[in-house]
Amino acid sequence: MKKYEELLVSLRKVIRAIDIYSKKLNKDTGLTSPQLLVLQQIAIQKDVMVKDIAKSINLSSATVTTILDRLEPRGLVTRQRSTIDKRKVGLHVTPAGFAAINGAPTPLQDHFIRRFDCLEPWEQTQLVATMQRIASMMDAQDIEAAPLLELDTLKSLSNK
Amino acid sequence: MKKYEELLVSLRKVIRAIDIYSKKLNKDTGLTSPQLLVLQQIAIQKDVMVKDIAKSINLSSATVTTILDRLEPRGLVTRQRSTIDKRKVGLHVTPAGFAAINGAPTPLQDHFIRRFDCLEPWEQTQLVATMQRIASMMDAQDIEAAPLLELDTLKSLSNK
DNA sequence: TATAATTAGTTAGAGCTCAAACTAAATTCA
DNA sequence: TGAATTTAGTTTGAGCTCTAACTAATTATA
Repeated sequence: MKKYEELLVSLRKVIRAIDIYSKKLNKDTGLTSPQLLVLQQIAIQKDVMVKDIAKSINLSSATVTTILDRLEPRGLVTRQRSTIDKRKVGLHVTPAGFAAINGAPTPLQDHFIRRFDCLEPWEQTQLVATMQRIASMMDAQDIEAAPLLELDTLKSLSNK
Repeated sequence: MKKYEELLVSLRKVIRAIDIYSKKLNKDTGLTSPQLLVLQQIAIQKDVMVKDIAKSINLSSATVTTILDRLEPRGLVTRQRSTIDKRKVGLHVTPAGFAAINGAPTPLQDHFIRRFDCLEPWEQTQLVATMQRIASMMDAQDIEAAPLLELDTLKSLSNK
């Protein structure tokens, strides 16, 4: 078995663990991890647009829209079209939304966080750094890792 | 921002990158990553059951069933109920299925693999080990990483 | 042997996710 | 100003994924 295949296997395990936890969370609190994340982000970044939320938690706008479609009718969040720029939609957490945030645990398995907290600081840093590295290696947009050629490609595209 | 939150962010990036690649793969070859993975596993492990496939690529049986529901009508795979134990379903890749496997790229982004291959062997090992470690830290079932306390909990549960 | 428990697989129901197509609005530039 | 482009957000369509409930078959046990 190739090394990158082993990597893929453990990656799939992680993805699955996260998904299963999200479903458990939903059963316990009525909110899935993505819903909780969206809610938290709206609460933190006052008066944001859909696009900002999408970017900050790495989802497409379409996905954020569908998540909002579930949060809004439950009265956890409000959508309000901007009057200055009518394309934009301002998002706000309602009091009920804040209550939901406060009542919910973290959007990541708590036993993971407990174990993570037990590690030495340098080990934690190392884990995060490795994860970020894998993320950047997977990102097709990541110019840093594939510089000159891609820039030329961009130029030639913009000329046509 | 807490360290585990940074970890979660890069994890989300990776999950998203994998998903986007799967969709691109589907457009290019007509097979998504999970479909390709299932197909490959059936090809490798001759005469397997649904359950084996589910376990080997970390999916629930229900998910494998739905993936098979897409592969079978396209003639890439056959399902055949065992006559000895009629609960079991034997899976086989058809010639068309093998052709699809041979025509498809890896189920992980090729630019990632290219970058991964450029790393020193020890670096590759380190990446894989870290990923496996995170996977095991997230796994609620993983006794190894949280020994005594959890064992006691199990005991007290089984006594009630 | 007959009932109970387990096992394999499927179905139902719901949420997440994306790309592509679409609507409406704002901006650019000719 | 008016047409072309860009931007924000939504809708559409499709696949993935899970749990829970279900069916059918096998195994265990009383």
